[in-house]
Amino acid sequence: MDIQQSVKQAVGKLYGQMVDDSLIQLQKTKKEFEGHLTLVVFPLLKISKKNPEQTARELGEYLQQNESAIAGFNVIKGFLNLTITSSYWVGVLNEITKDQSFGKVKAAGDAPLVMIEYSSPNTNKPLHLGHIRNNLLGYSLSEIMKANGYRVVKTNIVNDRGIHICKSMLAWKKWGNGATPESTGKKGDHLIGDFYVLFDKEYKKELAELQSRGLTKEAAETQSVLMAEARELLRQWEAGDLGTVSLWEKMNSWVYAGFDETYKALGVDFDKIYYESQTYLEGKEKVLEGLGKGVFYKQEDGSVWSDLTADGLDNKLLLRADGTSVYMTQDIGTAKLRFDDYPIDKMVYVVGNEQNYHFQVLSLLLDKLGFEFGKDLVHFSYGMVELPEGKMKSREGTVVDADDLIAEMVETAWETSRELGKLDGCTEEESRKISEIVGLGALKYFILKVDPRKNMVFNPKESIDFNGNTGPFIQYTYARIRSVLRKAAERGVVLPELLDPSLALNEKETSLVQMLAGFPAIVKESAEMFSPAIIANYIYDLVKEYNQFYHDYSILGEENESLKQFRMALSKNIGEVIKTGFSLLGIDVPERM
RNA sequence: GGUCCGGUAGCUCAGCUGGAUAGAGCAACAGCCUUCUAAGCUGUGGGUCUUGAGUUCGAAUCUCAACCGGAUCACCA
Repeated sequence: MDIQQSVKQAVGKLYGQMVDDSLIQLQKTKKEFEGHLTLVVFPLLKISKKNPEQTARELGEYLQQNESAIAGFNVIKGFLNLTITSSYWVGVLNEITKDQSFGKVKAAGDAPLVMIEYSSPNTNKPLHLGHIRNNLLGYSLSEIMKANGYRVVKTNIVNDRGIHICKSMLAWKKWGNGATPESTGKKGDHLIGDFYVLFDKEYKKELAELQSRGLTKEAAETQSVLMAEARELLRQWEAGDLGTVSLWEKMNSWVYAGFDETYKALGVDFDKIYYESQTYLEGKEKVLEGLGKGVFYKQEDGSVWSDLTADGLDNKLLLRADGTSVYMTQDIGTAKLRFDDYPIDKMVYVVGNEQNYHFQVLSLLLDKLGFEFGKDLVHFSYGMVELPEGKMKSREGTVVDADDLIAEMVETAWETSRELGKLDGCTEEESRKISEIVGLGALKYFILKVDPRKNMVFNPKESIDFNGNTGPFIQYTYARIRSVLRKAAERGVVLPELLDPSLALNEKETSLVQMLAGFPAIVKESAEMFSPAIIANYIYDLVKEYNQFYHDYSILGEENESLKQFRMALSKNIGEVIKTGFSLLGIDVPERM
């Protein structure tokens, strides 16, 4: 069954030495050569003490005689190309067909518990393109971890307090005229975002006016009445002033309703949501505890710091002179709360790479404070999303709004489908459903296929292109497979439990089975590398190859009955892998399109 | 300046635990719908894998250095 083991045994028999698995380098044979699997013999030369060609030939001959799955071989330079029998491949396909959850490992009750934090929005602005990348990566990673047998808790920490919210609140009080999402018809998060922008505009106006009276920029900032009022609101909020708190609650509830809509459209969700307003006071205690243990030190003004110079970093502030906490302190507190709530084995933070330093420091600090998980917390760091014109700048109004983008993708999917006549004969509801699946599939795939670590360029025009390496291309292939299977069922063609092993398969067919068989390894690698892109690109390769096959060979029209069954089973399994793979990416797949 | 990350076709990206002649898509050009969905398929052109050294049977891949780009080094979160 396992070719790798057979080769290992062959080496042992021929050269009298059991070698480590790492020396048995088996890979898929390149298209231009004959064979299915290629053994690179260079690493074995030390043991065989013969030249590459001779070693390869000896191994090839031995394998052909002693391993029934090996039908033949050829040697080119130091490469031993092995041809595997058709019956072996049919057997592999049969195994795949039997395995209901092919590519997935079931989570056991005692499997490691992974908490994944993602999304983490501010409540003063709607979600934008950068958040989309974050949400898609976080959700997808969660699904991939689950598929690898981990227990997963998806969490979101909402930054619902601070001066930024107070700015929106102030603008609403001053100029809002009691506006609500209902009265304005705006989505709650957009409404609040608009007031935030309004504050900023008025604040800038005020600054300009002060500066025109001869004040320096700094002086103008300290004398600003608007900023002082915003700070006053924050003080009132922290003091628990009833009116302020209830306004804050009201406005936040609008924002949450808006976020929920966006999350729903994106298909992401959370198991546990933390709010910073409830956690921001935590952490102080831990810091003081560390101070007591001598892990941290106090400056003359009373502020508390950590000296990280021994780790090659700077000094880091943890408590201000007035005793209030900073971002880092809050994250320590949040970590503590989470570990109180769940027996977490591994903590993953999905946060942009601009915070690499923050998480480097957090990891060290948690470790110093005696948290076991500190050292191996994972910062799943991803690159920024840029536009063809450059970075998104809120000041220049070049931020791509998440809701707008989603709506645009769905709308374009609908128009394109209609133009191609794909929606003929569909009900209104079906058309809408398909457009949603396709539009969002295009968006999600476009973002997830890129290596998360890299900055990426999001070209709105290209993202709506449904040709080439895109989600819709893959969805389209899936829909066609489903169509073939529907037609087969209509004609009464039945797929047997087991396929006939005496079939003679062509190169394309064996190659497809071979690719299929590699799926579980891809899912594993994807989790280890923290990269949904690995799955995305694998699915694309598979689909690309299948499309060529689909074009060249008939499935339902095939006259050889067992070959027809084989091709149907092959198609069905490829469809299943597309579906499973896409579900790990959080992308739906349509029955028809 | 310190630290971290990136640099592959005109553009967007794969390939990176070292393996054979570096791959896709887009864009350009030429073909293919009486046959299971043409959102498809086939072909052509397009490369000093930023540069230079090193490691070795072999380097886009590993090491070092340089160059370019980005992030970060806040009593913002």
